[in-house]
Amino acid sequence: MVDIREVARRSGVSPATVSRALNGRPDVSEATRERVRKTASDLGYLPNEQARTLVRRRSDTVGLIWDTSYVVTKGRHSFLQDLAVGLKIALAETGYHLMILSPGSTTGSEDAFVRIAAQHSLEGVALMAVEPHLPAVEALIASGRPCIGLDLPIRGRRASYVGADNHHGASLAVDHLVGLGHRRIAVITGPLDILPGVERHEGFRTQMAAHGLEVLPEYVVSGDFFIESGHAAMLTLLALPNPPTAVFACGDQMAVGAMHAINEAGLDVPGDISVVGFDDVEIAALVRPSLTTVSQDYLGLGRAAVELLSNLIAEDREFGRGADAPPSTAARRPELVPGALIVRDSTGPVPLTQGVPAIA
Amino acid sequence: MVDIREVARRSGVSPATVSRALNGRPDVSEATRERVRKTASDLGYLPNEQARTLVRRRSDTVGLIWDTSYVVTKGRHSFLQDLAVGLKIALAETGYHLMILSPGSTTGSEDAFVRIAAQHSLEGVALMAVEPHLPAVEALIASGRPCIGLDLPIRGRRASYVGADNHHGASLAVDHLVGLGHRRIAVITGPLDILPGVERHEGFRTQMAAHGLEVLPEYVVSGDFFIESGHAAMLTLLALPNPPTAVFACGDQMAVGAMHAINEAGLDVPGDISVVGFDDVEIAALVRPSLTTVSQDYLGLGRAAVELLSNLIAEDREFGRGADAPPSTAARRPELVPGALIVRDSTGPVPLTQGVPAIA
DNA sequence: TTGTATGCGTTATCAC
DNA sequence: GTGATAACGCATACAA
Repeated sequence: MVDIREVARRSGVSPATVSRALNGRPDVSEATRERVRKTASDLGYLPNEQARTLVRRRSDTVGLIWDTSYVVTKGRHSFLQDLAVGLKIALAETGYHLMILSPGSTTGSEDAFVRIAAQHSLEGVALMAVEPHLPAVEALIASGRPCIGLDLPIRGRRASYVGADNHHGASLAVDHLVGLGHRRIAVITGPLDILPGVERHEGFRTQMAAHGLEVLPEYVVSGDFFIESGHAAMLTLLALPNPPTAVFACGDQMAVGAMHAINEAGLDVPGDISVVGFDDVEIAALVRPSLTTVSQDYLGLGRAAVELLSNLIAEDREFGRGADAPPSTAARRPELVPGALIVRDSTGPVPLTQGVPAIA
Repeated sequence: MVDIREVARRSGVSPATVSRALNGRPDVSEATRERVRKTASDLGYLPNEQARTLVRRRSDTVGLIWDTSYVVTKGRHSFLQDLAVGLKIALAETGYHLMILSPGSTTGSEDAFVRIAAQHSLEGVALMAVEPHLPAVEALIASGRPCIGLDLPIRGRRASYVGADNHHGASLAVDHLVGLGHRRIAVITGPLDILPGVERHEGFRTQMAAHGLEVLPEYVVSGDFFIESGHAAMLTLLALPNPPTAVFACGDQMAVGAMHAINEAGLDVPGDISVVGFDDVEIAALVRPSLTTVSQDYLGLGRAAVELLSNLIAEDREFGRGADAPPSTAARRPELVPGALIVRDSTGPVPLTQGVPAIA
């Protein structure tokens, strides 16, 4: 490995000048800059990042904390994978490097994340699929290091989050169903202790109310975003004396499970019951009937996350991390990325035998 | 940030002793070790990784080169995402950190990967979804830095790869179909310029031959692993005067496309035609009928990759990277991870009407 | 068993 | 505009 001194020697200048020339500093003559550039490139000189980070006190690297333990217990989670890819792509566009952290055995300790971020001089940290009230997470946020939650509602002096606009997405689903003439609309919710679960449910109720429609208590069944819970929830709904004509499942997997249950009962989608999902993961377009759903713009989420994090990092550099530092301003407002309704084949007009005709 | 000197001062020893004590060196008394440990922990001391890497000349970090440009052009690719997760999990278990590289604008340059690996002192590099004959990739392999291809057939003095045992997997599919009585079996291949495409096709032919069965030329149709190509291929097969009674699609998406084509033709799966896929991605279990397929053990692939890479790194540390260094031995043999046949509902006994086109 | 001195490769400070 | 010189934070050879 050729180092900066070698380049200096071969260019007939000092290491300091080489550094200046290569880093585009103004205080160096164009002649020497060119000469240095040439010998550096001839020698294949590559500045060592560790050494640079050490002295510059910045690494151009952000970390990702992503708890994948759910893979073993519950199986894959497509949307999270999409989200990770979206983050990777956006980060690459911005020039940051991404370090996937392996807290390892120290996960339980309160300073696990703080420590690992400090040790690697990370300029910011993105978080996915972790419990926001974990002591290690709260300690990280309290440390003042720039943090961004992905679909994870964290807040702090230098922490914010991006997420799908779940309220808006749910309202799109409701509008679509109501527009098709449906009135008896049920919802299969996600877990009500995580943000997407809560917000999609809220959005559903709000928009139903906006249309002057009642949400019967027995039309609200909860699931856990995985397919089996959608199946089970739909069985519950089908057993009602007066089943719904449409179902809004707050996740695509649950929507697919619901469709299976409907088919197994000898009913047709969308002939008898319409189904709308949420997320637009890969399966949505592949099942038959293909699933009408609310898409999540995972590339947009990645971009929004990186932009927010960049701002937080900029503030961190400018004002420092001390308790006396002014808190973040604009960068602190969470960013909600809207999705779009993707109309496919799982939704249709309300059956004529039921309630209000679609076209009056 | 408290540094090693601070800890030394507060413990009444020299920085060297602190380093020795904290790194578990034998030549330090248990008494001082304990004392140093305590003050270090009290002060919340965290050794700086950049500084350590600089002086130890090892980073405990491996890089991942993963070309995600296909996301924009062709859409998501579930199996690659699974593979990435498998790698992450295995790496975490082994204590390595993972750095996702962003070659950025220099992607085209021949030394892009060599440079970035050197700059970040990466001990090894994993590669996914890149063209193995790209100059930048070949240069990286030639550099002697430990490399591991994921489903990517790379070889070199310190380079090897892991992949699914595609031959074996294909043979499982053939055995299954033959066992159900099928004789007229068609194949929808993947692209024949990448490894999984070639090997699954080869495995199919080999095992057909092992059963003494002929593979008609018109029963071999090629696709690109994406759903649309499976649909199109199946249309071609259905248009034959004598269509097959079973189809082996070399990827799950293509298998789903094929099932759609069959259904659209008014035929039944598996009543008229059986379909087997490959990969066992999420959709396989979710479509109806659920898809019989050959699973890929992505967690196993991740583990195998990390183990192989660890060995390559160990050899690299021991023998160095010079051209005179002895080449890797055991670690150099590619590791093929076997999958398993997952029997679901898309396969069944050959129809009694076999010999004539099955028209329901 | 412990301390001293040196170096890892770079950038920043301050002279000139 | 350029060159010494001193950090950055740590580990290690050598001396004690």
